Amino acid sequence: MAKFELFKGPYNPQIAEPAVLNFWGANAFFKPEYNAVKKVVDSTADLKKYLKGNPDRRYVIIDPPPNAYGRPHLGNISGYAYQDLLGRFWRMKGKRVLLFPGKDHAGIQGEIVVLRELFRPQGKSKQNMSRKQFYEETYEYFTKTMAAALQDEKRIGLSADYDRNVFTLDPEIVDNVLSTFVKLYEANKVYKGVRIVNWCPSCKTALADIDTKKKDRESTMCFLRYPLKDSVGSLEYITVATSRPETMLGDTAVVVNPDDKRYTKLHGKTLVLPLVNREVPIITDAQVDITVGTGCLKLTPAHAAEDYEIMLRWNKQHPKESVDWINVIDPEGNMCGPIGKYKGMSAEEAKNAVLADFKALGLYEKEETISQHAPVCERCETLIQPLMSSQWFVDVAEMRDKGLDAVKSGEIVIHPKYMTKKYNFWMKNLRDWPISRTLWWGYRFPVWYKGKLETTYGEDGKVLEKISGVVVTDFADAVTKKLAIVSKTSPGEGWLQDENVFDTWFSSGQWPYVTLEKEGLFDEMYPTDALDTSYDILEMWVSRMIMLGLFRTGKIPFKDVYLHGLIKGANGQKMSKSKGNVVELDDLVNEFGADAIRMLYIIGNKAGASYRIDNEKLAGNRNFLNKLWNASRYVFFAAQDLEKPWELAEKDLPFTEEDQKMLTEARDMAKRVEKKIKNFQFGLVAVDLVQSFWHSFCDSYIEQVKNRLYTKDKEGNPINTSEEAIASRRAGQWTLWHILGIYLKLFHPYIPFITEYLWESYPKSPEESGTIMYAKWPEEGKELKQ
RNA sequence: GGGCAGUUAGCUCAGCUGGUAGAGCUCGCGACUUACAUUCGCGCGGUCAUAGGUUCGAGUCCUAUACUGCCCACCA
Repeated sequence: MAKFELFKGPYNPQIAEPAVLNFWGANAFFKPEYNAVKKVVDSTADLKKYLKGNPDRRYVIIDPPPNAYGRPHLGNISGYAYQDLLGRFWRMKGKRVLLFPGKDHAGIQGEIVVLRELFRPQGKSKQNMSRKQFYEETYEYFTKTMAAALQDEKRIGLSADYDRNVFTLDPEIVDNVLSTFVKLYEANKVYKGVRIVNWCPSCKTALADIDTKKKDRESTMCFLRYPLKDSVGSLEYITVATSRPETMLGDTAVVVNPDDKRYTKLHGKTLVLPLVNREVPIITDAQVDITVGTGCLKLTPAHAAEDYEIMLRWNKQHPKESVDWINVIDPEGNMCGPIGKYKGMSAEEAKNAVLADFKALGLYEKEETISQHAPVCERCETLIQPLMSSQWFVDVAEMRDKGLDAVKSGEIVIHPKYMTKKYNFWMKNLRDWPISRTLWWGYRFPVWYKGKLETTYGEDGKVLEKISGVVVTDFADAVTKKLAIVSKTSPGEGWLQDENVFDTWFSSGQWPYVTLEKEGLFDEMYPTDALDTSYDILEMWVSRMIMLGLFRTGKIPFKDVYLHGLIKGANGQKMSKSKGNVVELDDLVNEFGADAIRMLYIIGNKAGASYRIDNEKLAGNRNFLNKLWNASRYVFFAAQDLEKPWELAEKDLPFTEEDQKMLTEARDMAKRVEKKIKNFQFGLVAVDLVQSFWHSFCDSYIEQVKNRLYTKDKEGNPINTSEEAIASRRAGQWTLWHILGIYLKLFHPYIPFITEYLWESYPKSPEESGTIMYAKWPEEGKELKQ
């Protein structure tokens, strides 16, 4: 047992917190194997035996894995506070608790970071090193940075089982994630095909919709005239508007609204696309807005997602008049396809050339400056170029419906409730999920080709794939021709592995079960009890875990989802380096201590609500901790001559009204705190808990009871010497002792350091736990035998 | 354009299933009381965004409106 000194003066977390960390670190309290009854560490086999068939005996949270390459930010760390609060509470309720820590390789972002931080300073790039070398050096680098990230988790008091810290690219995890892909493939839920994708020209990879964001920008709207092949009455051309004139080279139709009276007589007519002299039809789609622009939409299915959708819809309804797509911009950002002299130009050059040529032909009507929300890459903020590409997709239809049902039925509960609507909305509108990324850092696809796979953008504007020179129409065709296979290991000599890696969310989406399976705890600990994360990754991460969890295990991954708010800077704005309002954990810890920061994270906050780092609040929290410190020291001192208080029977003590009132209040607090933690409303009840301790217990009760505790007056004369006074004094001492115990326990999930530190000096029976982590939560009728 | 939150004391926010407004900070006054000045006591301060409605009674329910924030989106 450590020895914690009750030092004089104000509470100093710089002394107490490191001492407590050492104490915890020297014991196995954070492990679910820790047996608090016998005070030994059970074997994992014994733990599993104990839990088998008794899911109520454990409480499991898989901690969201932060990026492995750096230190977690204050938002990640706030999550640890919530997860830890739940873990500590249930531990005190007698459950075997596992808080499972991990680290994420962070896909695109991870690759960007190592290229910039690790390789560029050494003069290395993907051009001058092998993929193997890149992977190995990055892995080694991440192994080092990961250790630093772990320090912060520990420092904030997260009682996670650090022996089990798992990395997303640990071999066992990789194998399991790959197995999921294979199973999806076997179940016909993953396919490779040429579809329109969000292409990031900088990262040179496809992105899912959710991996993009919108950015405001100024743009020029150009109004272009497309001549009719045969004039209709006096009408010789129609006008279309576009902010990307170069894409007109890939137009395959012009669309009008079927109800637009102005264009009724043009339905089915033909236009001659200028510059390339290609004939394109005028088709209809209800999605075209009559009020926007000219009411005529140029259709470029290969370079605009909505155009692609219109094309699919039209073709489904009009198979005989079907419209095709022509890809005119390749992944390098150069013009390609059947476009004559523009071929080979950059998109920017082509834009200028197209405009000049329209002007020369007298077909340029006018231009307007507009502001628009353009999609950009979430990570590097480069403007997204939609284009046709051969990528792997997950067919989400069935998984999506099951995921919706799991929440609708109440099997999974989202806190706050209103976020359920956000989840439902997103899930209902979910399209097939592109999971291939053209990166080196991540899980390489378990897909093999018999020889070299070549993808080219042909003269006809089509994406052409060849394996060993043999043209394949799609992956299924390649499999039929025995040129491709899905396999976790190489099928043999001459087979080359797919270059793509999985979207990082494809692996994080499997986190709950791959982690537990790695530890051999899946049967006993899945589904997990709760998930805590910030609400902004509800769609990206939570929904994927639900879908993949249901697919792979047939069970939900967790029962409750607690979505915490985002941390803002002192000015109330989002914390970011460019705004200069980033606060470092070290500074806060040094000034206020981890407990005060945890209070800021938790107390007074509720699910989904964002809040800011507020030094005034932190100072208030520090003051509270000092209050708790001094009140405890006072109780220890005032009750020091009360021997073995735990052996005194409550019914034998002559309580005064003030004693009873205080006992009632503390016990009511215990009930309320328990109820609110179970409801995931631990933040608001904590305000009352602080109030109750500070004002009822400290300011009122202690001040009242003091008079009964004095044995000498100011002059040093003996007082309170009657038998009644002595008995009353004992009742007061016992009440102080008893109630402090309740509060220390109630506060422990919130502020674990100071409560652990004080707990050592707290007079307790030999049966009581030496660490407050395993002290019994105060319960009706049971809390008397502390 | 659609959706979701929010609009309560000077500031930051609580007010759960409806019954005549609360906390912290700030501010003013007072107190060196044998745990604590990182303290204690007292006090100032709100027609609960606006307009209607339901109700015996509404920050609390309903309907509009106006702002603020966030998310989504196909203005070519």
